[in-house]
Amino acid sequence: MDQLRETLKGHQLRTTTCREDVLSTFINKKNALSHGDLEGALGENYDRVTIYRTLKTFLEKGIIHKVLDDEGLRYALCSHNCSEEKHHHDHIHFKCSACGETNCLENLHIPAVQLPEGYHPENFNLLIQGVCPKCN
Amino acid sequence: MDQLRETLKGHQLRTTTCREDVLSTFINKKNALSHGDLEGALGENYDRVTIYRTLKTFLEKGIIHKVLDDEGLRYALCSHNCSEEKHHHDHIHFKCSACGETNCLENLHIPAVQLPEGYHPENFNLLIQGVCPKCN
DNA sequence: AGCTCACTTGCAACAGGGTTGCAGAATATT
DNA sequence: AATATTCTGCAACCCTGTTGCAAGTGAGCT
Ligand SMILES: [Mn+2]
Ligand SMILES: [Mn+2]
Ligand SMILES: [Zn+2]
Ligand SMILES: [Zn+2]
Repeated sequence: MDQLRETLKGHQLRTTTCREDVLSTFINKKNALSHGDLEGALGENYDRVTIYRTLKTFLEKGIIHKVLDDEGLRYALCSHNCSEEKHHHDHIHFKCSACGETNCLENLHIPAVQLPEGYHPENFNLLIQGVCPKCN
Repeated sequence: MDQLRETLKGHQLRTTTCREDVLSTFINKKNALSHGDLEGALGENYDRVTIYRTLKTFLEKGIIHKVLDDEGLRYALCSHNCSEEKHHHDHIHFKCSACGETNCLENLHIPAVQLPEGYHPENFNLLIQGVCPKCN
C-alpha cells in the first residue's frame, strides 16, 4: 500500500485513490488488462473517463505498456523501469484462446530479424495465440 | 477486371460491384487497409455497413487477413491461397512511423520461438514499427 | 428473355470505445 | 490555513463496429 505511493511518487505523480487502485489491480491480477477489465473491477468507484486518463498517464510515465491484441488494446505493467522517454520491451505476449487471458512472457524476448535494406526498426511486438498451461 | 470475378467465384461469392471495388482497392494499393481507408476510397459509392460486411466476408473466405496495429485493425490480401478453414500466415508486418503505412513482408517469416512447457501456440503475429525504405 | 429464390445492400438504430471542455474537488507546497 | 497546481466527474461528442429489416440484385433455370 505504501509501495504504491512510492511507485507513483517515483514517476512524479500525485497519489490519488484511483491511481492506487488501478495500479494495485495491475499488480494483483498478473495478466494484461483492458480498460473494460478495469472498469469492471473499479467502475463503481470511478468514472470511466478517469480510468482512461489514468491509463494514459501511466503509459506516458512508463508504468504500463500497450499489449497488442486482435480484439482491442490491453495494458500490462512494465517490469523494468521504463521512463517517459524510453520504453524497452522486447518480450513476447501470449494470448490464450481458452481462458482469454493475455500475459507477458517477460523472460522470452523476441528473436532478432534480418530486415531488408532500408528498414529501420524501432519497436517490436510479437503476439502468440494458443492455449496456455492452465487450460490445456 | 475479370480476374476479380474469378477470385470471387473461386471463393463461392457472388460478384457485386462493391466486392469488386474493395478487392481491386486491396490489389492496387499494396499496403494494409483499414475500414476507414476503404471508406475514404469508396465511401461515396457504398454504405459503411456494406464495406464492413464485405471485409467480414473476405476474412471468413480467406481472401484477406487481419493485421494487428496499435491503433486499430487493418486488413491485407492473403498471398497464398488461404481457405475458410485455414489461414497460414507467418510473415512479418512492418508499420512505418513516418508515412503511416503498414505492409506485409511476405518473404520474411516469423522466427521460431521456444516456449516454456505447457504452451500450445497456434497463431503468430509480429508487428515491427520503425521507418520504411521510402521514408528514411 | 423472363421467373424465382437466395443472397446482398442500404438505412436506421444501437452499443462500445475513446476523447474533450469545463467547473468543482483533491493534492502537495508554503 | 492559504495557495497554486493537478485531478476528477459530468456532459457532450466522435468514431468504430454491429444488428434487424425491407428493398434490391445476382445466378441458375425454363
Ligand atoms: Mn508485456
Ligand atoms: Mn500480411
Ligand atoms: Zn488459458
Ligand atoms: Zn514510410
